[in-house]
Amino acid sequence: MRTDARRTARPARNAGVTQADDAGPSGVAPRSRREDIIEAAAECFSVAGYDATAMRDIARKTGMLAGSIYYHFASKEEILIAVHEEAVRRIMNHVCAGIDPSASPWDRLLQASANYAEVLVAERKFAEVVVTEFPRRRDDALRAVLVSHRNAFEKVFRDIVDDLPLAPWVDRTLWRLALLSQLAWSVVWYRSKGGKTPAEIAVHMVDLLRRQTEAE
Amino acid sequence: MRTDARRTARPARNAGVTQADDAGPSGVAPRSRREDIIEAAAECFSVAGYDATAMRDIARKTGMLAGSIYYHFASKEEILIAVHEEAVRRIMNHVCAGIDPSASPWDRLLQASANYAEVLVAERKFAEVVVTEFPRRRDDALRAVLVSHRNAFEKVFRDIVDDLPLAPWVDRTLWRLALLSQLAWSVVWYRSKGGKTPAEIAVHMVDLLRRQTEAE
Amino acid sequence: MRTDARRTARPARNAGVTQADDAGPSGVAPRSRREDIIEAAAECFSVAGYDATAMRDIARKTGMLAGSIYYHFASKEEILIAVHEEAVRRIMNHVCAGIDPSASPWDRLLQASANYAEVLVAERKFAEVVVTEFPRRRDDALRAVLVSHRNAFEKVFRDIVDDLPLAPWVDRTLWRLALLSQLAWSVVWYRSKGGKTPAEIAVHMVDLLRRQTEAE
Amino acid sequence: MRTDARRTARPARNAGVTQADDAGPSGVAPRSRREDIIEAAAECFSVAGYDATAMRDIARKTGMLAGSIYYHFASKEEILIAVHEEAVRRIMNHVCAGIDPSASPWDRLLQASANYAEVLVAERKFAEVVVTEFPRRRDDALRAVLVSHRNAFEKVFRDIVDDLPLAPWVDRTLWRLALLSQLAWSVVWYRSKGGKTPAEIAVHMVDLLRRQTEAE
DNA sequence: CATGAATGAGGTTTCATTCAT
DNA sequence: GATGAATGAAACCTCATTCAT
Repeated sequence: MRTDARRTARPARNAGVTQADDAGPSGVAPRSRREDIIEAAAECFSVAGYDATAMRDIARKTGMLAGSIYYHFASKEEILIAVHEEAVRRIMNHVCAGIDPSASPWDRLLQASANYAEVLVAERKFAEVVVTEFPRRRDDALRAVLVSHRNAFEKVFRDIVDDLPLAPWVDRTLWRLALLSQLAWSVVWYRSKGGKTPAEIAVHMVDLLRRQTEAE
Repeated sequence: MRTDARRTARPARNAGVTQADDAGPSGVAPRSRREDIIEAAAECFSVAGYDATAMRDIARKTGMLAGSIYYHFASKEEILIAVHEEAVRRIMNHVCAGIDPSASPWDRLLQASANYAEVLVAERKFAEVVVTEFPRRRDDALRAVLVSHRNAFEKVFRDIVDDLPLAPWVDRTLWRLALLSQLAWSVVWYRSKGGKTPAEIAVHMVDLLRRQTEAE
Repeated sequence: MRTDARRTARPARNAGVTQADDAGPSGVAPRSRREDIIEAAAECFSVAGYDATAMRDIARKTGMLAGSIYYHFASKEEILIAVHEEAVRRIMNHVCAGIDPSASPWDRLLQASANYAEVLVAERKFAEVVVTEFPRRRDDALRAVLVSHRNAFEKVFRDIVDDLPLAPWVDRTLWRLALLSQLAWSVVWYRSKGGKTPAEIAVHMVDLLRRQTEAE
Repeated sequence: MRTDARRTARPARNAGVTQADDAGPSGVAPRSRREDIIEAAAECFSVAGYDATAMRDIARKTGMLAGSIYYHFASKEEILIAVHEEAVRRIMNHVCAGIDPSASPWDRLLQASANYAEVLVAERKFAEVVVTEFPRRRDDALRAVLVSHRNAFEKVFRDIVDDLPLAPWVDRTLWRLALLSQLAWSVVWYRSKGGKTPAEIAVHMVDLLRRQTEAE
């Protein structure tokens, strides 16, 4: 039979790993614990996958114990959701940056694609979660949440592609998927392979699809 | 993160060895228990992923108990290896079927690509394992085994691509990867979407890359 | 079973000490935080049981956080003690109210029983804790505290029963237990069942026992 | 990142606690593991309560590890259900034993009550679970199961009470509850108190209720 | 007084694996 | 070949408790 009285007075020691980054006057916002956890989880998920990542792994990376994470997140799944959300946010931010709304559709697409390729590499940790964890999750409720995140992102490209002067026979959904697939795949396979920057690869890929399908 | 150090370098038992099913005079090969397990595992892996698949899941699908599997396989990992091997074998068989060695490189590529797209859909269970499980496995010993399977498959395309009359500036490795990526991606996303058959999509994709990079 | 050995004999702090609420001139006693907690805990304990109640549950009901409770109570167990004490106090207050010390023993018993039945229903939250939590606690130190509370209450009935003119063969302890058991049980089972008020049921039950055992 | 290969060849040692009771020719059926677990759980639940009982407690009592229990039961709650079912079965068996269907209703009630009081004491471990765990469980699905067990038992008494020649004003449901409450309570409180056997107490209680309410 | 954050023990459960039968 | 039973490590999660602010 158990008693629940706590036994020993445990001093709340911050066990060595002082996450000291109280930015000070430099202006860099001190990352909250929640953000620390999301960052650590993204890294774990991208390296080992969601299933193979233990709460302890995430905790260790943030200098806490597994149980402590539950103060910030209700479950492991909620962390996945948060990571996925953050990933989409980062990708979107980067993709949309510096796009001139008054530019031609093709120029906007080129810019967005280059941005996308760049962020896929720059934020590979987060990007891989979106690319590789999402398709596997079968739980309906979870899936609905992830899809809702993803829709925000896809809309950016859908809007641009809808504006493109493509030949009438082109299935724009498939066309968009083909482009995004190629770009996304580069995250998984691209390992500083070859001399091209992500942006250059992106331009290349858009070009490929453009010549074929542009309306005359 | 759980350390992945393989304790014993297990040589990929049976790797490359074709499990000769003694079909007998009837002609119809009675599937051995081993093959049943591989089939069941492929399905589980493709639906839930390797990590989320329990031995019990595989066992249930074959009508046995979890413990019984160990008569046929030494470990769960060996099942993954066997599934991966079988997947590559099936893909290869289909990809190479009906290719005329004396045809032009472009024709051979078209044929191989169409075959590839088809088998990715026809054998989705196995194909998904190759496409989605392989990149995640970080364990060196295991990875080496999977890579060795995959090399056999990639050689088919490498050989053809090497024969293609491409412009001198083209990185053939990247070119090949771009093609295979697009095709592979279709497994994950293709859900009888649009009216095109897998083969038609493949022809389309090859065409795209061809016009751009063919030597004059 | 979790061993229940109390590490430190904690004297039941405040046991018996009436927490004088300084009502001030307004006359309406503002319920102190301590009383809020006791009230909330009683409700939780009665609904889910002591073991299944988390500090957080109690805290939420009072609009604080779990940690804040520890300013008012040293441990969860101390809350149980306080709830139990308060429960017995409320029951006693009600049971003794309006009993004429100069009335006949039977009349006093009837009055006390009716009062008891009433308070069991009126203060069900507290009553259930006494009725259902007490018998389960095996820890000796804790049990001693709870028993000491309870003795005060039992004395009321013991005194009355001792005055009753019962036949000499009657075991007065058993007789009292039978009566109290029936009454207490009604808390657990009584759900506005039937048309009788708690007081009517009490009268009925006393009557049953009376006819049988009254000395001639 | 985890690997799941098991490290050490663990000999399946039965760790000292050999539950050797292979009855042999004596004819005593060797209790199955499932029955062992139910027995052990009943004891734990009756002593500490369901919530305060850890799977490890039950396991230790049967000489296994906590995880091993899950081969026999899917969850802790299923154990509670099984214990409750077994408890009701034992009680019913004892209550119904030796009742002459052709006897008068009052005789049948006397017999059943005496049997009931006896089994409550003889099988206190199981009886306490029914008496004290049942009323607390709020989960609807679980509650429905427990109620269904209990109904079988209550029917025995309901049938007898329905046959009794009681005064027309008597609420038979309440009457039955009063009797059963008194009897059940004796399990919790009865500690070889006084010189009466359980059966004698039961007869006494029935008698009390009888004189009052019997139709003339 | 209260909060926010953390601790660490321990809870239930899962699961790859073993092995006698 | 297969089963039944068990193991034990490790997973996710809960919770009483502490303490600086």
